[in-house]
Amino acid sequence: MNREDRKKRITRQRREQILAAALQVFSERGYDRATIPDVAREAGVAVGTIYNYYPSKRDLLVAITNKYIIEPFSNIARKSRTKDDKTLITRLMENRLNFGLEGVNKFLPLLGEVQRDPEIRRSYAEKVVRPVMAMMEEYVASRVKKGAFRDVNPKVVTRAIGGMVVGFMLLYQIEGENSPAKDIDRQQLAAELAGLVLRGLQKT
Amino acid sequence: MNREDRKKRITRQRREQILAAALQVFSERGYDRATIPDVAREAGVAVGTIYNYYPSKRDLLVAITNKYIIEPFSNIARKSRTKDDKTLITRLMENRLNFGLEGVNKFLPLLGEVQRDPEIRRSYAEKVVRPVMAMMEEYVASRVKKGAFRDVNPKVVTRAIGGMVVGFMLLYQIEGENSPAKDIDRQQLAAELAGLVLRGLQKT
Amino acid sequence: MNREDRKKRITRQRREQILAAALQVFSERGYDRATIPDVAREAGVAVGTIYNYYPSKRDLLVAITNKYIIEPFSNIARKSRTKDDKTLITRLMENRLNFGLEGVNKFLPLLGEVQRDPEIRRSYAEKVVRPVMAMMEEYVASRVKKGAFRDVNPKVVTRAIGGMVVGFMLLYQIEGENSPAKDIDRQQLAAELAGLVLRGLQKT
Amino acid sequence: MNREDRKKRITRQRREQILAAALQVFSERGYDRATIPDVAREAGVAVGTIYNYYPSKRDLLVAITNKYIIEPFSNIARKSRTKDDKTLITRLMENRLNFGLEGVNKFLPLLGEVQRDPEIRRSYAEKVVRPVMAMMEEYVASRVKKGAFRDVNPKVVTRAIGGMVVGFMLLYQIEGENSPAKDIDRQQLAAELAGLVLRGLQKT
DNA sequence: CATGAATGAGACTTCATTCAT
DNA sequence: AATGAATGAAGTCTCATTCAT
Repeated sequence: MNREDRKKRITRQRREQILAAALQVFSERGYDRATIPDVAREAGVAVGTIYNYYPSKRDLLVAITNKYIIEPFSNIARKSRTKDDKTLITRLMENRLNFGLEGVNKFLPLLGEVQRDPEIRRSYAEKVVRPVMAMMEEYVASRVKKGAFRDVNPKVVTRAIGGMVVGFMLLYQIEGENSPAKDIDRQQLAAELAGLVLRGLQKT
Repeated sequence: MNREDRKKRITRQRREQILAAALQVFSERGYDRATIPDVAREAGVAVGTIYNYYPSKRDLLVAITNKYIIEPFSNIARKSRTKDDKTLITRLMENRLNFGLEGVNKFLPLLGEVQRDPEIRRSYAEKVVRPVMAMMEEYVASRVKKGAFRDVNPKVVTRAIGGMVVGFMLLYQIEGENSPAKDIDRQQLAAELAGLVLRGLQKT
Repeated sequence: MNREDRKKRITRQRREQILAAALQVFSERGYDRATIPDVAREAGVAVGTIYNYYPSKRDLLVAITNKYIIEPFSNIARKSRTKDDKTLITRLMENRLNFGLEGVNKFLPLLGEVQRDPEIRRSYAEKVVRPVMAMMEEYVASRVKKGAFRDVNPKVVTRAIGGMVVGFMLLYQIEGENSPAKDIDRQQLAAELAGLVLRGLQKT
Repeated sequence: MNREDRKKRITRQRREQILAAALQVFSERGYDRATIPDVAREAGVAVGTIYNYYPSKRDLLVAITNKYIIEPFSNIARKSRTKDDKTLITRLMENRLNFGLEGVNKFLPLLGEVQRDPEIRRSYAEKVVRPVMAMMEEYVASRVKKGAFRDVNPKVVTRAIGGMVVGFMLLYQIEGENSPAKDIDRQQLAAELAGLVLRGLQKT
């Protein structure tokens, strides 16, 4: 039915509108300090309306985590192959940095809350960290086997590299306006990080 | 006076006892969800007693940041020199990992709160991040000049390395019991990370 | 819109209902000893509801002062003229006594609080005491000029007369059940006070 | 014993020192907002010391009322006679105004608290208001009988006159710096008030 | 479905009072 | 007798959630 469809569409839009507002407000003020009236104001709807779409404040957090943190990673595994190491890693860095340095203000502030809720945390660990790590581990291991990389511990270097990207963004966030990364071209940053990692891994 | 001295000592102990309890509780439940009665229970004192030592909940957070996060770093600059690169960096990694992987449960959860309070954040950026980064930058730059390291951008690789350590701990925290780092010797971890960084930096 | 109007009306009623309850409770127990739960109980609403209408306890006091003390006086200046002195002053006494002896239980207990809050106090001095005094001064001065009253200091006798009315009510309040004024007709009281003042002022 | 005596004296001094501090602090901040630590600071003693002399905060209020409000009036009855009306009333006004306008800052703020405590209030009504009123009533009645005063109702005019003095001070307190009474000689004030009352009472 | 006033549990904080030193 | 740290009851205020319109 056309009528039904329109309704569905409007409903979906409302859900997104509210979720985006919640992401914004939760990031700015932190989950606990953010209030539902805040979210309602940001979304331009009434308080009660929010509860028509999400049964509780926590559900907003869960939905945010799913939509903005977990989902974007779920298809990262189905990505580029067949490139040489340098291209691959540089692209990856670029991709992640672009995503992260833009969104760092929005997502990093939420990490704390995500950690604190055991269920969300587990979901995050299982659906994001584990598969990404597994994919990278597998890649590193294969390169080691082929003799392209040194005989490193794939589990460890994988976490070191992943950590480097996350930690770099974290420092960027902490240093704020004073971060030297503010003045450097994104591609150049990616190249520098990729070079560091690549040479760190490659056989001499 | 002996009497006076004893009093002073007891007072100092109480302050520490309360601060330790607050660190514990804030880490477990997050600053916002932690309640003063929680802290009081943990410290084994009455609610009112806390307010005899710290005028507000926020003051507890400030005091924690100063004592447990900022102070420990203030004398990190006065540290090991005169070692060769490998020893130096390995030691540094070992040191930081030991500190971090132990305390990760306590300090990482606080990072979010620290970020949210503009005053604490500035203090942290100025007193911890900036001097540590400056020290490392200087070191990297000098090694580059001497031709021992490649011609990297010291500001960037410094933040990459610092970020790697922090991010590694973050992932460790997220993966919890499932972290592969749980089963690996601390020294070996440090060696692996140091190797990655060192080879990433060194001229081939 | 009819809907909107009804809402507005209900909202206004609620505000008044809460304010009346606050006046009652503040008078009975004094501002500091009165609790918001007390006011809520008296108003028949929940504690939180009060804060939907008045952002703080002090705002309740300010609103009470404005509505019940300052406003009633703001149009007292636009009052009876063209009467002979005796009628005028007797009427005035009657009016004030009627107002005061009824409401003395409610308003006098608040005077202390009003005095204690510098902002409210200033507002009260400027909007009530000053204009009333000015009006009376002008009246007395004109009668003196016309030779109807003795050559008194208008500023002083004005305050003496005003003070007499207030002080009379204060004593009435202090003596409580034992006050002899309890058994005397209101008009007679007014006549007695008016006579005292009038003869005190008139040329012999 | 000399030792005992000295002790007694010191003890009495301490009691007074604490009471004076309490009067000061209670007047400034109001009974409810004043804290025992405030009083202790003002008195220059420790909190605990106060409780060695007065078993509770309320006892301080009772003691203040007795010492500074009730006692001063208890011997007012044993006062001047044998003067002519004008001298008598002018003296009385002068006396009360001197007492009141000086101490108005200290005692008026306490009236509210005094009213609120039923026991103190009764004590005040019985020991101050009633005897003073009785004395004045008797005086007025006798002058009426003698034909010196008009045929007024002694109970009423007595309260009017007493109220005038109290109310005059109250207005003085409310107007603060702006009070015109600030710039007028105390004797002149007394004369003006006395004249008003006297002529109000006397037969023409 | 949208609205937003009402609700009340729960948080931070104050301070009168106690008591060991 | 003096001290002041410890105590916890009680007060103000916030805000997630409900529900009548």
